[in-house]
Amino acid sequence: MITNKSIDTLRDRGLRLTRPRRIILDVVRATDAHPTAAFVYRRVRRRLPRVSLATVYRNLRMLAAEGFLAERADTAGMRFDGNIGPHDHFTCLACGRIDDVPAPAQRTDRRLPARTGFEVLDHRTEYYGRCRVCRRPGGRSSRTR
Amino acid sequence: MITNKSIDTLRDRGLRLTRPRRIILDVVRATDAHPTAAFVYRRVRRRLPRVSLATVYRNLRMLAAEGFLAERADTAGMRFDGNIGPHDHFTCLACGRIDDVPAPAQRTDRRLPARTGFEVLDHRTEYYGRCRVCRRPGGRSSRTR
DNA sequence: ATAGATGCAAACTCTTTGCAGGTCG
DNA sequence: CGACCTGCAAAGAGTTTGCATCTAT
Repeated sequence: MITNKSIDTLRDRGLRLTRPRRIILDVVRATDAHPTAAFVYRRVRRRLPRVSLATVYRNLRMLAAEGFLAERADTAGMRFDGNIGPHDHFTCLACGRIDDVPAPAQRTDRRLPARTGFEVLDHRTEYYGRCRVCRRPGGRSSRTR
Repeated sequence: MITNKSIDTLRDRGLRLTRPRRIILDVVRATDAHPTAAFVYRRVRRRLPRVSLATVYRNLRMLAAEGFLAERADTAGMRFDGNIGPHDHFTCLACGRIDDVPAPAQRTDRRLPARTGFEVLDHRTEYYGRCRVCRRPGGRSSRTR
C-alpha cells in the first residue's frame, strides 16, 4: 500500500504516480519472497495485462534508487525487497529462498570505521544454510524462482 | 599458489591440474579485489594468451564448487574470492570495490536456528558505505571493474 | 500543454553449452 | 590410451535502451 508520504516524496522529485508504478510497488510490498523482476512482472500483469517487462524493470530500478525498495544481487539476477527497515537475511542454499530474519538488538559494529577508514552507512548479516522444507528428507530441492 | 593438498584434492575427484586451471586459481588467489570473470580472463591471458573466456568461466565455477574459491553475486555479475576463511566484506557504494574485513571475535549467532528452524551453515556480515578514496572530495566516483 | 512514463522490439552484457580437437596422467 | 579439458562459436538468460505514443498533473 502506498502511503501519502510516499506519493508526496515521489511528486517532490517530479515523478508521477502512474498506474503501473503504483501496482509494481504494491506487488513488491505485498510479498516477503524477495521477488525477481520476472516474478513482479507476472503478478503485475494479473492486474494490468498490457504492462511491459521494460516498465517493470524501469520502475523497480527507479523505486530502489528513490529508496522505496531495496535491491539485491542474486546468482540468477536481481531481487527486490519491500522491507526497508533493518533486518538480516537467511538464504537457503538448496532452494534459493531468502527469508527475512529480525536483526539482533545490538546492531552496528562501531569499531569498523575506526579500524579501516571506511564510512559505514549500512550493514546486514547474511546467513546461509538449509530451510525447514529442505531439511526434511525428500524436501524441496531444486531452486524455485 | 597451489599447495600439494589442493592438487591432491583435485586429483582425488578425477580432476586434472591443467595449465589454464592452475593459472586461473593463481590469479584469483593473488588478488584481494574479488575479481569478476572478465578481470580474471584479462590477467590469465597475460600468461596464456590463447585461453578462452569459456575456460575461465568453467574453471571458476568448478573451483568454487570444489571449495577452492568462494563465489558471490554482485550487481554487475559474479565475483570470485580466493580467501576461503571466515571474513566479512565492505562494499563501497560509490565505486563498487569490495574489501575484506576481519571477522569479529564472536562469530555465530547461535540463537538463529532455535528461533527459526533454519540450519545455519555459514554467515557473513556485509557492510556498505564509502571507501577512503571515495570519501575524499573529487575522489573516485564511477564504478570500476 | 508538456515533461515524464509506457509499450514494443531490438540491443547489450554476462554466462553457458555443443562440439571437434588437444592434453594430462 | 582414455577420460578429461580446451578453444571457438553460437545460444541463453537477464537487463537496458531507442523511439513513437500516451498520460498525469
